[in-house]
Amino acid sequence: MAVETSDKPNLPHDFEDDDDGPVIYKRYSSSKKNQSHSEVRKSSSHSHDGQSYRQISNAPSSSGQTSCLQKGNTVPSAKPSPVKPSVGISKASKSLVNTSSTKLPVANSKSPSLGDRQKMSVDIKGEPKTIEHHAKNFVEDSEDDEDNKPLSFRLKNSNHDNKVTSVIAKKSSEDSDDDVPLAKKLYRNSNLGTTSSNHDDSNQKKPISKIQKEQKNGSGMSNKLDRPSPLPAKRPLDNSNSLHPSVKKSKVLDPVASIKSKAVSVKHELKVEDDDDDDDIPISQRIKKSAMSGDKSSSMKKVLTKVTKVNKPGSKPFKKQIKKTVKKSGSGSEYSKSSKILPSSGDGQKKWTTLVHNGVIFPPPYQPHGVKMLYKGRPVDLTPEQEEVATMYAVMRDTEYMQKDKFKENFWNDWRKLLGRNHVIQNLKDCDFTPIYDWYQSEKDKKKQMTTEEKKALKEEKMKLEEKYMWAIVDGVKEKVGNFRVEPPGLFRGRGEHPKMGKLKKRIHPGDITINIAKDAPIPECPIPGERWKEIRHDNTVTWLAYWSDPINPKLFKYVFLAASSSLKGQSDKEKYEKARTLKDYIGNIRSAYTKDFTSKDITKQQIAVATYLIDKLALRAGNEKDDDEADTVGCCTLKVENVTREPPNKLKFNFLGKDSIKYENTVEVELPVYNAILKFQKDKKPGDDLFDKLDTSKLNAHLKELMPGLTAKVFRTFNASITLDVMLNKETKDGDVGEKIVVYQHANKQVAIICNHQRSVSKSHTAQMSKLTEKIDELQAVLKELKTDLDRARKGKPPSKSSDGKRKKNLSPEMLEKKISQTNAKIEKMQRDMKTKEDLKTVALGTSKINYLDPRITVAWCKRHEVPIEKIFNKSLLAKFCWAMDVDPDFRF
DNA sequence: GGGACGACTTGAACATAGAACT
DNA sequence: AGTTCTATGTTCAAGTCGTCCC
Repeated sequence: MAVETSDKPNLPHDFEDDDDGPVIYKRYSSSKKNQSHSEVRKSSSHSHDGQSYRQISNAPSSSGQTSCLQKGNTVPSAKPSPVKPSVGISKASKSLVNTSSTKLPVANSKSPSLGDRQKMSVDIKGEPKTIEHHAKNFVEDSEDDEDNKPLSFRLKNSNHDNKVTSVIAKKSSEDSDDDVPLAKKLYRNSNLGTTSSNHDDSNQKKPISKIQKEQKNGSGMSNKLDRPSPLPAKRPLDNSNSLHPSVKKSKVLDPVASIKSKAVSVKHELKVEDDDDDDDIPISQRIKKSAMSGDKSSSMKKVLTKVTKVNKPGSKPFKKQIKKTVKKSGSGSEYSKSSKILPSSGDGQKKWTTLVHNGVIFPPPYQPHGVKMLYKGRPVDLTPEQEEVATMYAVMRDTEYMQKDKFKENFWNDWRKLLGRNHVIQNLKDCDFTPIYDWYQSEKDKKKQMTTEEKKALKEEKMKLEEKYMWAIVDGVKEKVGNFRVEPPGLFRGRGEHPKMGKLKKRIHPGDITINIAKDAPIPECPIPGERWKEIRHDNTVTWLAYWSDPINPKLFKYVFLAASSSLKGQSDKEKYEKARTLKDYIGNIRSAYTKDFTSKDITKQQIAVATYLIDKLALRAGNEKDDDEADTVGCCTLKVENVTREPPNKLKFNFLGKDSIKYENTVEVELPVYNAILKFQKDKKPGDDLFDKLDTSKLNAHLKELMPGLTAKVFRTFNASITLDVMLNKETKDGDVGEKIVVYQHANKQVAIICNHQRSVSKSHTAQMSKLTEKIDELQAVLKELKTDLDRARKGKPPSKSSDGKRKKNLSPEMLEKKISQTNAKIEKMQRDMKTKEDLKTVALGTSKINYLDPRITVAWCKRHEVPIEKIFNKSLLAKFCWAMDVDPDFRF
């Protein structure tokens, strides 16, 4: 290898320039007072608990989301934009503080406000329509377009439009939501305002296929037309000298990277007008062509079209051909020479051309504390290794794991190996870890007691240590690394009833780690003297920077990837949503097809049909097979007979543990053929048998791919989530102030979370908080009562009554008292509303869907149409993650 | 066609900073 | 100014799905 090690291109320095990033991403280190936040939650347990070596978490996301900046370019111009788009983001984020601002993070140096941008895009199209006009059109469109609504959403309307056969059961019980599963809540809510969902409307039930209107309507068309431009080209780093003045010029980068990045910018120029209409170009040339464009982000539609064409019977070899070429030369020794003619393949084989980074950072070595635990009441001497593991256990005292025998058993087995057979400690029962636990608590307290300055200093020190690992340069662009910290040793915290919980997760050493980096980039210096990396690879078909074997399950790997804000992640995110959008064009046929197969004589077909129906309707996950050494959870294909209970005449009650051992409980009304099919699948089986015994995810997905290129089970989840948001937003947004619009958004967001069963555990202080609120409301009620009495008295010219503590109150005029009364009333109302929201959302997690399932363009476009500042919906990191979506046309509909 | 492997996304819990409240 | 609450950021477990190989 022509690679020189370490001594030089100290990326750290290259990267270090804090000011390089957009100002706004800096966390302004607060000179705030003590952050002694309450320890209501017995945090103890986690992470750095007891693992004193573990760093105080969180590298502040300080300096810039560099890549995003580049990505912000709205319209690929012939020349790389001289302006760092980050500026736009900067402003947007700043406006988080100045909330009045409506700036969107955009490429433009002018960073136009949302309103401006709306106008801009409209002007470009030469259609000076007003926002309202657009919005109106869309509402109309959406109302006409049943196919484009999620099944569940359509169900909701079924009672009045008679179009849907299956109706989700409305929970009849009283309104205490506490024990109501999320999914149920949705359906309950969904039925609000409709007549009851009793099934005497059976005559209204028609197969879904019949519900479907014409496959496409105006909205669909406009979607295609309005499809946003491909991911904007990135601005290579070495252009930074032409940055916006507010952003400091980046320091000299690795020369290799610089050179390459120039090449990249040229590529972008070439690419701009390349509208990919190359179906009639010979494959070999297409390959070359795509290799030329550093940007593989041609819209998914195109990819799909190609795949469709290519993938049709007999044409499979195309993909393989590309793959082989890549494999041979891409990771072969001639990489740098051959890279120019390497296929980047529309399929995205080649993920990068240059990749430079500093590797990973390790947790500091264990510092023995010397506190002795007790065995049968007596202090025991432990070696540092033994003590380290004992400490891991000791600090978990307040967690639920301590109630689990499996956890203790696994811990004991691993710890015992460290103790050795003849150790004085012979069983866990006689161990008393209290001294270590106490020591740990006092350490925590000490940390809490530190002054702001001390904390700040500590943070800065850590920052200094980590800065160089935080960034990578991918194709000449500085990108944030996601997880550059190697996981510290600890006790495995599997979720649910994980058979391996409590096992020792051993320390990872450089010798466990494989680094992936460009061939001509300097190999990261191994941060632990005397040790070395396990392996160096130069594989540009993958995006990981490093990996090691999971110590708990050596079959699995732990990867270091770029952060969510990176261009690579952004691209695949966009492709994900484009694929889901494509499903919209197919969903009508897919639904008719599976409806037809509900009664198929071919049992496999029938099972596929029912499974697809459930995935579509309930947003279930695919459900891969699991090993015995994992928690026993299921998804659609792995549902057991016992997970589904039939409730005549046509309801199914689902009850199972899904991903992360989260309970899924939902009773739904289904079409009769589905009900009967389930009856058939359950017949003559034991409770623990597979419901879909002829099915697994690969068969299911293979079938789905026949219906739509690239379709898999998880696409339905994305599709249903996004379309639900889109439809709800457009149906429910009314004129009004921003606050009201945000409520609409949150409501839609909540429905999506419920569909996806995104739960969170009720905060430990929830009850306390609620009773506190109740108390306050009671107090206010009392005040109100008193005020009313005083008002009466004042009107009669009497002095106010004595206050509860016997003191005399000020004499107030009736007007004054009336004002106070209305103020108090408002206060009470607000508190009651807050309480309701709090209670309502105590088990619903809104964030997950926002991050993973809702096409950000829906949100951005909606914000533009309704003049809601995007920062009201997306926080700083979401803005960075979704920077690729910011220039979407206000007309965009999912 | 089925299992193993590999790469990547999704997910809840936890930690923390800063805002809001008293 | 101290305390509590909330939003955001971090962590790492647990999914999905494509590909390879037999």
